[in-house]
Amino acid sequence: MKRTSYVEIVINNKSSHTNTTYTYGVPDGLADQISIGTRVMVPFGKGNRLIEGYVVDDNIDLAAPTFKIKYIQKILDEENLISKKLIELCKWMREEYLCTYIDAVQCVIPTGISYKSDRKIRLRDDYDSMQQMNTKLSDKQNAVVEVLRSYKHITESSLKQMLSFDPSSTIRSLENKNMVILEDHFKKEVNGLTEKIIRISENLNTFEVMGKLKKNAVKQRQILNYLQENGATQWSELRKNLGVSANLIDSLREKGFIDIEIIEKKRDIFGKEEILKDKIFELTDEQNQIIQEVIPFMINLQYQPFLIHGVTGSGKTEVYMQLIGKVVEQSKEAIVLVPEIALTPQMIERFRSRFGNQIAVLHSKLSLGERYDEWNRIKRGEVKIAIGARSAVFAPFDNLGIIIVDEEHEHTYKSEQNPKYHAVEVAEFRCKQHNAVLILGSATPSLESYYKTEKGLYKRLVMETRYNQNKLPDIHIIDMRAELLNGNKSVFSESLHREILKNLEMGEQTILFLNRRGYSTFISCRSCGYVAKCPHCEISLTYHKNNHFLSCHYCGYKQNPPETCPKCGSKYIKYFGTGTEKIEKMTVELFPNARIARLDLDTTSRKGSMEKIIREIKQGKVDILIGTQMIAKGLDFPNVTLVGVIAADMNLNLPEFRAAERTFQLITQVAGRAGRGQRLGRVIVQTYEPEHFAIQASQNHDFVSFYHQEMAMRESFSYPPFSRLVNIMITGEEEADVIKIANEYATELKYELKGIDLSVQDVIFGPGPAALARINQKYRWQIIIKSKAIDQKVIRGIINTIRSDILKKNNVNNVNISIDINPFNML
DNA sequence: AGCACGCCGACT
DNA sequence: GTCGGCGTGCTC
Repeated sequence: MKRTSYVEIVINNKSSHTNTTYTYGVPDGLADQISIGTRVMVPFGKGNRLIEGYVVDDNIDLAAPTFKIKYIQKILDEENLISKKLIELCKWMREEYLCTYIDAVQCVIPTGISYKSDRKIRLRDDYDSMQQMNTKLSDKQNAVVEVLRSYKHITESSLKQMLSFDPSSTIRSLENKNMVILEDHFKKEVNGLTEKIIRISENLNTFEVMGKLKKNAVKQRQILNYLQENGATQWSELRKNLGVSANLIDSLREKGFIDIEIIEKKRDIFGKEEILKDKIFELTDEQNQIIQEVIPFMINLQYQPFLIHGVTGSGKTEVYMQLIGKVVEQSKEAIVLVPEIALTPQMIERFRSRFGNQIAVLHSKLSLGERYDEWNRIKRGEVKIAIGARSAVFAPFDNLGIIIVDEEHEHTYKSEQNPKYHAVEVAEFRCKQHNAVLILGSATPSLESYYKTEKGLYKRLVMETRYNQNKLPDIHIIDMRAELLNGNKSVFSESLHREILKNLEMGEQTILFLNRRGYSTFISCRSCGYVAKCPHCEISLTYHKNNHFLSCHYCGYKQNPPETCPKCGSKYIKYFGTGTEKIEKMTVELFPNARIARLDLDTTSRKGSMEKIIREIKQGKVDILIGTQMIAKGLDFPNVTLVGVIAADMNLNLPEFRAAERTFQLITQVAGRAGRGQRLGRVIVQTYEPEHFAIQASQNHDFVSFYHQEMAMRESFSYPPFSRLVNIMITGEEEADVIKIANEYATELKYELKGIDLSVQDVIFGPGPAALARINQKYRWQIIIKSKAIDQKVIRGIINTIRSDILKKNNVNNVNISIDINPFNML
């Protein structure tokens, strides 16, 4: 006799209490269609309501179940939604990042395909006769019945919208009285785009049919005639040309005159724009060497990470493309990650012109439907290459040959939402699974990656020469303290001013970089010291002159600037600090004949505005471009010969251990925008701390010297890569609750870690208020664990257990505990 | 997250 | 008695 088989299922709801797997029975008829990665509907909870679930283990041995077995009700997709390897990845992420199962699963499927329950409700047909026996109803019940009287069917969610109270308990009481009927109904946000194709039924004698049709059936005749003449026709076309309604089509089908076929359509994310054929460049010796170094690993199907340390403009992209070419030749697949797709339109363009429609593009600017289509093209094997931002690392390929991470040091690869994964770590895991090659590329590698090359975990490949033997730009460091002593109070040093003038004369372009948008960074009262702060956050407000308002860059809050001090009533409100908007205004005043553009979040919020500005720069319609870090990455303007860094030390003194690294990276990246064409570029770096090693090293383009100095600092303070950090953030609107939970958590942590004798090498900081103590109405307390233990698993286990214990014990809905493993942002 | 169950006060 | 509000505990 056949034995029932059992599977483990993850339930799709967000509760931390259901962050586990549940054992379900597989009905005999479905056994061969259900395996790891299948998406199913299962009855769940006391009411046995249907809910979506994902099979994560199969062939479970259940000798003597201690609970009542329920059975899978339905399979949701024709093909397994998730591959076995990606389910493995989800399990790894859950342990690595301490996230829930379902958060991990959501990463590997497209957004919007989940089925959410939205039941339909209607009154019983014999409601009125029943009602006479059951006379009295409460006000709420009456309100619900009123609505149901005017609508035959209504979904739970629309009912909720129409009432001023939450009707769920009322619906339940009416159901218990047998007065309403509930029908299961599920909806999802995204569906494949479809089109109906209409054709005359096979073997239909049109002539005969026409005779049988009634005289007044004019429209029906028209349709049949049209189909007779034109053959199978799309419904949209038929409707447009004949102006016919859907009812008519339905009745013709019921009579058996026509057939309707539904085909899937793809949303076209590129429109009709032409793809120019890319020319394949002659490789330099350096590029060739690198490719020859990597290829053997691809051929031998051997997992190996590489770090390509290549100066800006050394032609890394060409290396990527050639390697991908090889992978595709082997009929394997490739993933390319870029920091932020909107900032790298030029790179996407190059990939498209080289590989054409073999590419799928995944990024956040696409609509849900477009993303769904691109995901499906990958899943079905219609494309071989996926290019995109962080989340593209989950592209559902089965046969990966290579993952490339461009600008691997970028912080955008670290997710700030749950699960707080790092795309490079995920890429490592996937490459190991597939015996694939991992390529990390950067001009300024992260310390962690470079450290791994020193340790032999990654192979290091170096590219030192720029294209056409272009030299790296000359970098001049200007001591702004000296400028001040010489009586120059302007934000432009004398030499920057002079060089800009020179560039204007020569007709060459200039970029001015300041990593802060807005006009003034804070406003303050001179008589009492009041500073305008966001009412929801512990942040000072930035003044935006163009729109004349103060705005909070953390929560988006906006208000008008006060005329007088709200605290003491004085008129002496002063505006301090400088943002890109102010730099723009000063540039206009200083260089009245120059054509000036600004590129930051404020000028690029509208769709297409960024592309427009970039086009104008390329066409030489802009002399001076002012921008935030948006301009630092990937942009290639050959006529830019001068870059001015207005305030290089702006982020140097943030309370963050990566501050120096970020500063070095940013200066180097921005400097790389200069001199990409024939002429030598110049960079002027203004700073109040010219002696800082991060700034000194950037002057000589000397990553290695920066690396050694920074590593010495990291080692003496035991910062990564010499330790591993965990940031536990406790947030909530009630400060007292937040503090209470934070204290409880820290006490437990200290006790437990001591218990396993890790206290010697592990240090717990806090609990205490975070550097940004309040954001969006929420108080923020944190605990930081700095650990040198080689095996982090025990520590993570403890962190996780304590969290679930605390959540269970306190039953807190108003306090959130968020755990960030290897955090990038600890403010 | 849902949902049931149990307890309690308010209201017929 | 019955409704509904709220806290508690469970979900294969």
